[in-house]
Amino acid sequence: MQFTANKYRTHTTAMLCENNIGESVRTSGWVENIRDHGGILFVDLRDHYGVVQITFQDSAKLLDGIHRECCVSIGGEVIKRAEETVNKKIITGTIEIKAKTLEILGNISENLPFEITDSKSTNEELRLRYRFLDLRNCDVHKAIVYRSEVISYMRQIMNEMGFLELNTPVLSASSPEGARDFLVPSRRHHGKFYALPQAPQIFKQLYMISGFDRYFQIAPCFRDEDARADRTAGEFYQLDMEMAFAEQDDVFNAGEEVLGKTLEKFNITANPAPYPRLTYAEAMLKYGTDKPDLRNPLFIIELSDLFAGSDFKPFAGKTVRGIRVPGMAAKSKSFFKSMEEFALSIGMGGLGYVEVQEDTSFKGPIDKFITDEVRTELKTRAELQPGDVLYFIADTAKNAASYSGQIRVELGNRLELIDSKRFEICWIYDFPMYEEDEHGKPMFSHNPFSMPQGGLETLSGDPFKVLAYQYDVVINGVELASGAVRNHSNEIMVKAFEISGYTEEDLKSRFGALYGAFKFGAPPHAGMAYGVDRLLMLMLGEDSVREVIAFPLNGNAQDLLLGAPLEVTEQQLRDVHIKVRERH
RNA sequence: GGUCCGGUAGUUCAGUUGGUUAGAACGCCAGCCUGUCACGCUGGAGGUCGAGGGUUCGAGUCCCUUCCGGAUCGCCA
Repeated sequence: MQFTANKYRTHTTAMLCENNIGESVRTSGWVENIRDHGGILFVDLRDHYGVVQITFQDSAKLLDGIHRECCVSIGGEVIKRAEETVNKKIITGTIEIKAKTLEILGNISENLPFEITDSKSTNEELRLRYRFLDLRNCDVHKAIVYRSEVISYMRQIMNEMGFLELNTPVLSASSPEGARDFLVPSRRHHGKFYALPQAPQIFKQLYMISGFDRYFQIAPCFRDEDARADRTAGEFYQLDMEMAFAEQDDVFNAGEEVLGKTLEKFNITANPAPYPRLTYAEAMLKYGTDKPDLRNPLFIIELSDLFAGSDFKPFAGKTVRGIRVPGMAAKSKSFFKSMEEFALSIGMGGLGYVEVQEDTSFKGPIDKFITDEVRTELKTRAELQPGDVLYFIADTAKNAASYSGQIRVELGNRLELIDSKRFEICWIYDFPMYEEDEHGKPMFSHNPFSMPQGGLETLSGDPFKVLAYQYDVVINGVELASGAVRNHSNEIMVKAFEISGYTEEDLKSRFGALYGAFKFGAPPHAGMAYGVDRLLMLMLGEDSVREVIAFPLNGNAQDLLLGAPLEVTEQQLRDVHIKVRERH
């Protein structure tokens, strides 16, 4: 349905233009600002679509008692603005409305808790308590419109690729082994609970077993874990997809198509598909993380073997990694010192480095511990040039990777090596199936539903060498998507769970739905899910996912508008057979 | 649950070594102003310095406790 005039408006603000000059019109919105010049007053009237200036001369008394942010309907005549009074900042800037009537809709607005035009600089708690005012801010408002447009476009692409949008239950069963569940007590079944889905995982797999070939959903997911800047408390949305009779590459292709087209459509500069593919092992060595920011040109090199027998105790027998920073020798002493302070602050014992001089000799605190032989090898391996700096990170294998990664990120930030306007996208794949728990025993490192590479044969070997068909999409250091080729064989699944310490009975009781369904013939299937909120955060250049969610919970998982979570009545508790314990 | 940072006017913030009546900008209220669009000018109101305790002649400032917020670690298959 196109826009139709009604008693509130003949035009939205943004529809008004020079074609309407001389027409009698009516438009409605919020009073963004009033500028009182004595004999003439200017009102900026804002609606969803834009802003238009209204002038009040003879009609000035219409504004008696009107405050900013009142919701009003204004009738008047469209006037062409004089050349020198045109406002190029707004699309209606060549015209204005000479007001004849004004009707207050709703209540007179109270004094505002913060400035609407500058609401983003207000503390978040206040913004969320008055989110309906915050959302009137042009930029905040646009982010939500943008969200709608991006999601709508992704739906279109998914449909074009032959994926069906299929819903999955929200009231369902707890799936153990993951995050904490949000529980919903049952009235009909004493002492039993539904759980909100952490992801539609089981159901999308059941869709595949049911013969649906390609599924997707903009799916709400619920996890009762603490929030972070890139992770909301409580709930978030995924573009979730699954494909039957599919291999890893099929998912990569589909995932690249929907992401690539979406970024292109919204004019985001990104490396084009196919995206570089890094194995987990490569990423951990080269970037010290499984979610590397590839805009940062620095990378980590392995040097442990050169220092295995070194006299320098901090290096001897340790995992030693290096980061070459081209042309950094010119930096001031205080820069090097502040990098060392950063190293100490993240728990490192110190941060050694050498500068490469014009004659290619080394200079620096630890040069005296380096033998000539090692020095020559370092020059070759790190491709050192005069003016370069080579940082050393030495620690246990696990710490060295993590510390190197953090030093790399910090150097990238401090040296401003990162182009914030660009997207660098990559796949990380071949994740390990298992990692050590606190007792050194194998536990699923990511997704217990993933297919182990090599099947049963590999599973009978060293579990820590087993790789999974498991992959992530990473953009600019943010984990944007995760997926896997699923395990669709009960035989392999039993073995995979057995390694992680579960019996077949455990598997049947905890994942009985899948186990039972697999018995009737499951297609090989694979899928992935993009974090919609995170993607929008990146596309809009925001630092927090809460900026792209209309009504987010705060960091403490509270809804400051409605007050949730709230106490409920005794009767409600009795209905669901719950007694709340006293706090202790 | 741990660590770090913060809490001063409606909002965003400043406040020196502990020292007179705690300031600024924006907002609000009143007055003036016919072309502004961050309008301008004049004046005014507005504060339990998160709360409690302590040290001191004297605390926004130092100490202790506590509450709240943010970042982060744990956690997030």
